[in-house]
Formats: sequence, structure tokens, C-alpha cells
Amino acid sequence: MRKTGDLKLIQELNQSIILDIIRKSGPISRSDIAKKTKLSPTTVASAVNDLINDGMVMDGEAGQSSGGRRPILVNFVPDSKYIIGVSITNTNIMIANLNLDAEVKEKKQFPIELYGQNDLVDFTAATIESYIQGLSDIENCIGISIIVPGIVDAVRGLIRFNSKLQLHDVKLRDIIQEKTGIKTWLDNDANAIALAEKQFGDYRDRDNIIYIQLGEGVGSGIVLNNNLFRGRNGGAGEFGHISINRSGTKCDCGNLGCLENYVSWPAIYSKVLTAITRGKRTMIMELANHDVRKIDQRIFFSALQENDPLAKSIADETASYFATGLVTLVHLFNPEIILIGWDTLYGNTEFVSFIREEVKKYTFDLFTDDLEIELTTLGEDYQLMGAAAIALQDIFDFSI
Amino acid sequence: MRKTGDLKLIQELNQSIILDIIRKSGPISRSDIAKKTKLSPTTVASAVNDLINDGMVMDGEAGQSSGGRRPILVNFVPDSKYIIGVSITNTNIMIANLNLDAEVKEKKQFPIELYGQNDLVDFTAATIESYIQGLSDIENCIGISIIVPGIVDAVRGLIRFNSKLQLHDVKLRDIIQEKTGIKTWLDNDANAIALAEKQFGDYRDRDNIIYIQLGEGVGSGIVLNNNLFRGRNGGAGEFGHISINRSGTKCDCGNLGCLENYVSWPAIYSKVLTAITRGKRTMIMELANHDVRKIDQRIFFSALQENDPLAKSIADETASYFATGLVTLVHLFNPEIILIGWDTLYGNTEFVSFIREEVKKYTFDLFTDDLEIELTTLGEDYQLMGAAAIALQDIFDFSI
DNA sequence: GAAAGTTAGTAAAGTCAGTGGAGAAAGTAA
DNA sequence: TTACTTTCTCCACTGACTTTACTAACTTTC
Repeated sequence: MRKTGDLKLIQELNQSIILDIIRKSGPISRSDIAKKTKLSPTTVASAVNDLINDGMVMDGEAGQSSGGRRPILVNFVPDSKYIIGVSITNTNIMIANLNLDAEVKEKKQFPIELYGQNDLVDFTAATIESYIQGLSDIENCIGISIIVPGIVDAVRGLIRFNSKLQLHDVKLRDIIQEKTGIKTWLDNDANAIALAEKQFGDYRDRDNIIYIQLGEGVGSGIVLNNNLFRGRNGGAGEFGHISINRSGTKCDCGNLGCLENYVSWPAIYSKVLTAITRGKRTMIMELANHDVRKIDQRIFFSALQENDPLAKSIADETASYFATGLVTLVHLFNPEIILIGWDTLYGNTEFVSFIREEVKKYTFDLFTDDLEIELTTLGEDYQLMGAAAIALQDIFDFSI
Repeated sequence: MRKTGDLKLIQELNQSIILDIIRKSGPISRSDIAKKTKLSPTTVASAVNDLINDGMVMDGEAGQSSGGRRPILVNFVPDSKYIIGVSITNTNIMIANLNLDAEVKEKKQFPIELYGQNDLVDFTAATIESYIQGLSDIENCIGISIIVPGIVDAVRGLIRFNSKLQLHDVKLRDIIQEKTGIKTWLDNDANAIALAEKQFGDYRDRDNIIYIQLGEGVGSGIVLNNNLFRGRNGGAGEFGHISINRSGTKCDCGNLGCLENYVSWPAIYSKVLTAITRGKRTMIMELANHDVRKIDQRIFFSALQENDPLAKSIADETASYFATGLVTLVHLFNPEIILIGWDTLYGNTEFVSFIREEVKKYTFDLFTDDLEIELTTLGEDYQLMGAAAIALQDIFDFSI
């Protein structure tokens, strides 16, 4: 049944709107809030006082007068509460305190040496519990937000599938919540980062954002009308598993010619190896001290920047395949902006320009006239910021 | 700025929830509504009385007693108001009165003989105006809802592009609204029909529905969490223009190997022609009296039902291409149900079974475990029902 | 078949969030 | 200093929901 309305609902709604304004437009006076929201000054004052009692906002300095009494500027207090962000990747667990502006205050990292379902769950739980032991102000903790690669059912708090970590239908959210007694969220990493882009990125004012993560695999997070789109049970956005070649090789997922098999790092690596085996000369070998096992994304990127012909040709080919996938995405979602996160190419504007041109070439004009394709703008802590974004969305976004 | 809350908002919200219950679960007693919504009996009684005054609901017969006073059952009155639905296709304009249950009460059809932007707008306006002349109870008309193929920006009331009708950035909604003085909606046909499936179809209880329209072109409508997803400016769901073959022929849209060029009727027709030219024997020729110009979708379908080898092989190939497109859709949207509307194959369960198997074969198991692929369940008036659905969604769906 | 128990619906009083107006506080402008 | 402006607060008021008490109407029980 849908949530019905009462006086409490009005108050919560108005308070959440006012808090949102203070967060995003603060410091701001009560009077300006009233003008913006068209709420009465009385209502604004009462809501602000409640927020001050909660510790979420604070009266600050007096602002400039515009011909009358100087306004009292109200500030958002990002450090009043914090979130424990946990990022599980295929190789390690990162855990951190983040404030309400998703700023990392303290960060720890642990390699994952264990494998298998129970092992990982136990290891994660132990890591989180020991981290919590070291915290003094647990009463200010909003909750624990965990992000993990793979298919995640955020509504049910379930890791549905992760092949690298060998996870299948793991109820991680409830397990951690029960062990710690602290409110816990669980979501997919790409989803979380997409939401962080929406909340904290340079392009946060766009309504329809698609974030694409390139690396070991290819994933995406889709933000539509300010909210994450997760699909029926968390599987939406498996961008790596759309087919770009109907007669391509069979992928683990069952599909033929999946994009992931053309643009992920393993695909690139395999192309490099093939070329080297065939005797192709490349700077990559020198950078890797003639040990093919040492070739990694960083080395490939260095060679690319030095205009190594092999690296260049593989990068171009990869970009072209990638663009084909993007064209499909654009025709189906008609987004305002596509944000690309890929370590290897981070900051490589040439790559993005090439992609942009390719997409424009193969997409219906109406879709590209005002489409932006840019690199991610979150800093190095993007994963932890993602985790925080999931919790913050749930806390701050009022919905009936 | 977001809409703030006041007493009016509560009332509107609660009334809209109550009306929705009466529509979908009526006839129902005030007492049962109170139990369902957890609103107080007083509030329910007062809201129901307001709705009775509006004419939208009516007190009906007394229900069965369950050990006490017999309940008064409240009924929804679908005929209390009506919508003027207008469906513009590439060949004709249909106009009809539909009640609040999207039942067609009166229907007229006019062929489109004019071409070009201004002609069509004038013709549409004239058709609607003359239709309105004949109506006696215009005060009960909620509004005019127009659906049209092509790319439509529903928010701005704009036909952005329609190649067949040669329309480009036509402000049809405002034009009609000004000429008639009646509230007007405008949307894309596939979007509208998808919404009608959500509101009135057999699978209306599913939350994520994708409706796919196969015919002259290939379009789709996407319903996510009970709402249409339109993308940045109305272009979402251009399913016909996703590439299924990177080395395929160039499409009008700019892309290579678009799905539309493999599965639409013109593509099938062209395959039939090629086969016939090459001397392939087929029942299709007899059904068309040996005149290739007479071959249409109906004839092709008849041949298919009679197990004509050529029709069968072309249908299989088409279905296989179509399934490839669906796999992409499933990996990106993770829907609960995909509904297919295609006149030629309407009721052809074999086709659907084949598609279902193909999709299952090439899709990640987690996505297909509970995925349904079915034929559309709306009747012959599906287009007009779509138009009505757009207006009804706006009227009945309360959102802050 | 009357009394007791149940269920449905209504009326009156109470609660509480937002509003509007009066007024205090604290500035600016001449 | 006086007049005006802007910011903020206090207080009575509005109105939608809830609670409580009540009536209406039916079923069950003895």
C-alpha cells in the first residue's frame, strides 16, 4: 500500500527540502530559504531550529545587509555525522569514515587473501567489526554502506552473483547489520559511483547520467531523474554483456560477441600478447623489462602516450568497439551525459574526443546534439564516495 | 524548486490513493478502504464524499455482512468523465471518446491525404475541432490526448522528428490546446501503448514493463516503476536503432546494422522478393495472385501458418535477429516482462516460444529466471487506449 | 425472539503543521 | 535623528487528520 499523508509527512518533506537547500546552497539565511521554497518564514525558522537541534546545521556568521537587518547565515555541518563506507573489490577491502559531504576522514585497506563464499563474508564482517571497535563516536554513525562488483539486489541486500569472488546469493547486508547492530546498505559498485557522480561530481546538475566503468570488466550505473535505476532485481546496466558482434565468440554470460570481450583490459592484454607473439615490435616490451607477465594497464598507457604504434592501433580499435556499445546505450536511454571511468585512460582527452566523434557519427543527430561524453570527475576515493552516496541518498532523498 | 508540503497536499495525496483503490479494487466499503490505507474511517468517509460530489465515484449496493452492519459498497464511475483520444499514424488519424477505464465509446477514422508539416497540423486541428463540435457534454471532457509515431518530447509537447510524415519540431500540443481551449497531451505511440499495458493489460501488476512494437519500424516503450521512461528529451527506447551487426549496412539514423533493418516488415518483404527473384518457389506468390505488389503482412502470415518453407525460414531468421536485440535490452534494463505487439504475428505463440528460447540461450541466467516474454494483451483499440493512458496517468498518478 | 456482540458509518472534540499579521531586532539612507 | 528596509519571532488562526463517543444495522446466542 502506498504511504498516506499526515502532518508528520508535511513536516518531514519540508524539512528535507530545507536541509537540501542548506547543503547545496548554504550558507544561506532563513529568509532566503523562505523565498526559494515559498514556505512561510515561520515554517522555515521552525524547521531550521529542529535541524540545529539535530546538529545537522548551525547558525553561522551574519551576512551582508541589503538595506535592513543583517541575515544570520545557516551552515550545513558535514562533520556532524558520518558513514562507514566499505568497498569490496576483487583484490581488497577498503574501509573508511566519510562525512556528509562524502569526504574521506580515515581510510584503511586490507588485501583479500581468502576465497569462497563463507570466507569472504567472515573476513568482511571481521574487518568491519574490528574497524568499529576503534571508533569512539559511534552514536554519530549513520550506518555502514558496502559496495561490491557483480550483480547486487540492493532492495533485498543480496549479492546475487560475483564470479571472481565466487559469490552466489549472499545476504551480506543482513549479516553485517545483525553482527554490528548498525543500519547497513549494500549495492553494486558502478551503481554507487554513478550516484556519487550525481551527488558530488562536476556534472551533478544533469538529470540523466550514465556512468561507465572500464577495467577488468565493463559495468555501468544508470541515474534517471536523480534516482538509480536498478531493474527488476538489481541487474540493470550490464553494459559489458551487450552483443556488438552477433557472430562473435561465446561469453561466460551465454551471449555472443559481448562488448566486454572487446574493450576490457584482459581483451586488450590478449591483443598485445598476440601481436608480440607474432613478432610485432613495441615499446611495451621494453617498459615491461621484456617480461610479458609484467605488462599492465599502466605500462600500456605509458606506451600509448609515447605514441607506440601497437598501443595506438589497439587503443583506436578498442575505442571504436566501445563507441559501438555507446551508440546502443544512447539510442535506448537518450541520456544527457555519459561519464567514463577507466584508470588506464584517465585524463586521456584524446581517447574521449575520438569516442565522442565516433558516437556522433553513428547516432541519430537528435540524440547527440546536446549529449556530453566526459571523463569521471570524482577523485581517487571514488569507490568510497560511491558507498557514501548510497547511504546519503536514502537519508536525504525524501519520497512518498 | 521542489514542491513543498501543506494541508492541501495531504488531502490530495490521500484522495488520490483512495480513488486509486476504488478504481482498482472497487466496489469496496469505506471501512475496507480505511483498513487498507490505515487512514481513519473519518478521513476516508470525507474523501469519499468529496469524490462522490465530483461524480467520480458512487455509493452502490450494500455488501455482505460479516457479523455486523452491512457495508455500503462504493463504485468507481468510469463514465463520469471522458478523454478524447487521437492516434495519428503514417496513414490515418483515429479519434475517439474513451471513458476512465479506457473503453472506446465512439470512434472515427480519417485517411491522411496531405503531406508536409503545416498540412498535417492543420488537418489534425480541423479534424479535432470538428469532432468536438459534435460533442454535447464537453464539460465532462478531461482533455485531448494525441499519440504519434516518431520522436516526441512529451514534456515540451513537441514532435521532434517523424520522417514519414515529414515533421520536424512541431509544437502540436500547444497548437491544439490553443485552438480548442482544452487541456492537451502529446506523446509517442509506443510509449503510450506501453503505459496502457501497465494500466489496463493482463500483466499490469509488473513494475518494469518493456513494450515492443514491430511493424513498419521497430519502437519500444519503457515503463519503470510504474512510470514512463522518456530519456532526456523523449528519445529513449529507439530499440530499432541499436546495432546488431557492426559491419552491417548504414541506416538512415547514421548507425550500422540497425535492428530495424533486419526485423521490420520492409526487411522481411525485401527478403521475400529476393528469394522470389532467385526463383524460389513459395505459396506466398499464389496467395498474392502472382503479383509481388500485393504481398503484405497478412499474406506472409498466412503462408507461415500453412508451413510454407520460405516463410518459415525467413520468420526463423527474423526471430533470431530479434532475439539478439532483446538480449541487449534484457542486459541493460533487467525487466520483468517484455510485451510484443506485431500484427503479423499476433497470436502466433510459436514465434514467441522461439524468441523466448533464443533469449534464454544467450542471456545470463539471473536475468531470465523469472523473465516473461509475451504478446500484447490489449485489444484492437490499443492505440486509442494508449492515448487515454497518457492522460489518465497525469490525472490519477499523484506525485510530489 | 430478546439480549449481547460485531461491524459500518458519522459527529464532535482534540492535535498539530503551516499561514498570516503584528511586532521586535538590527540594519541602511538621508 | 528619522524614516525605511530586511530579518526574524511570537501568537492567534486555519484546516486535515485522529481519537473518542455515538448511532445504525446486522449476526449470534441463549
